[in-house]
Amino acid sequence: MKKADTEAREQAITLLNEAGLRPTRQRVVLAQVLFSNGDRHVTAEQLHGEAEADGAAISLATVYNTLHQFKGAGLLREVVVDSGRAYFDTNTKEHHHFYVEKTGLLEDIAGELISMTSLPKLPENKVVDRVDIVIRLREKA
Amino acid sequence: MKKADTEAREQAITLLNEAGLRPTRQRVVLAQVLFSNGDRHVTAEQLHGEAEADGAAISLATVYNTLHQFKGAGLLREVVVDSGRAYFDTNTKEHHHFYVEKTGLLEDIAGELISMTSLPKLPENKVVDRVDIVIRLREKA
DNA sequence: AAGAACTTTAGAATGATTCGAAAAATGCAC
DNA sequence: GTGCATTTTTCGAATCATTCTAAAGTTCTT
Ligand SMILES: [Mn+2]
Ligand SMILES: [Mn+2]
Ligand SMILES: [Zn+2]
Ligand SMILES: [Zn+2]
Repeated sequence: MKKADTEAREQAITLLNEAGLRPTRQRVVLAQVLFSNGDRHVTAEQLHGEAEADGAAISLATVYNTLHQFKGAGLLREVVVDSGRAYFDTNTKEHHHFYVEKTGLLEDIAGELISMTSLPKLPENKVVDRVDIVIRLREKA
Repeated sequence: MKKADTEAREQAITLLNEAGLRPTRQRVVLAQVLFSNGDRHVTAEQLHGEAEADGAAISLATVYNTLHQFKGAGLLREVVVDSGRAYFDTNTKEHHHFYVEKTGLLEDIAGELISMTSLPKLPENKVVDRVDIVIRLREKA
């Protein structure tokens, strides 16, 4: 076990403690995979695969549970770009996305790079929870 | 059978002909339900229910087939606001959406009401297919 | 009417996600 | 530390939306 691993592990544990989540074996592994490599977008299936590749046996049900708990704790957000598969995003700052349907490529657009001129009037008794902009791309002709 | 029904039916048939789709019994019914009541957003399940309520027995598989055909012909577009359920939109003009997750409410925002200040630079060899803006709302505190 | 092409259909299959209930791990009180 | 209450994990079954398959039915052209 290298020093770097131990460090990442401790960071993951700190993160979980601060979020009020018990640092169980599987949560620590998933937090490590998710948060020690910069911003990323993953599906449950992908994350499960990575944890497995890391030598950690975690059930897919636990991966789903954990993703939802992390989301609830504000460590992750969900990105909706495809009806049929849920992406989770480690970047919780305000930002938007490029999406290439054919390849599944999902890439961040910094929040400041886009802004809207005006907001239309909202339906009665509602407030804005969040504005999601998805720029759908395709291969250049 | 009233005159209005006959008229809506003929319009539906014309629409299908112009789109190069054979006006089969089930396509005519679905086109009528979809296009003779102003802009709307439906799921396959909803549309199937409405057709049934109209006295037309159509299999759910056919509803799915038809929605995809209509989409392919440019009569419908798909709106992605929820990973898990596909919405089809009879409004094919450029526009955006308000979405209330809790209730499933999906409402149009006219295209002109929103505009972006600038577009960030795109990934290599890609062009914009479409820009989708979803303003997610929740009940006012 | 006949044949070719296209469409519908039921039901099985798939894929993503959730559920239920039992087993395991964890945190606290003694 | 031990014991107990609480939380978490896990497997497998269940669910839900959607797609597939192959057979049966319809439509269009001649
Ligand atoms: Mn979810
Ligand atoms: Mn689709
Ligand atoms: Zn992102
Ligand atoms: Zn719309």
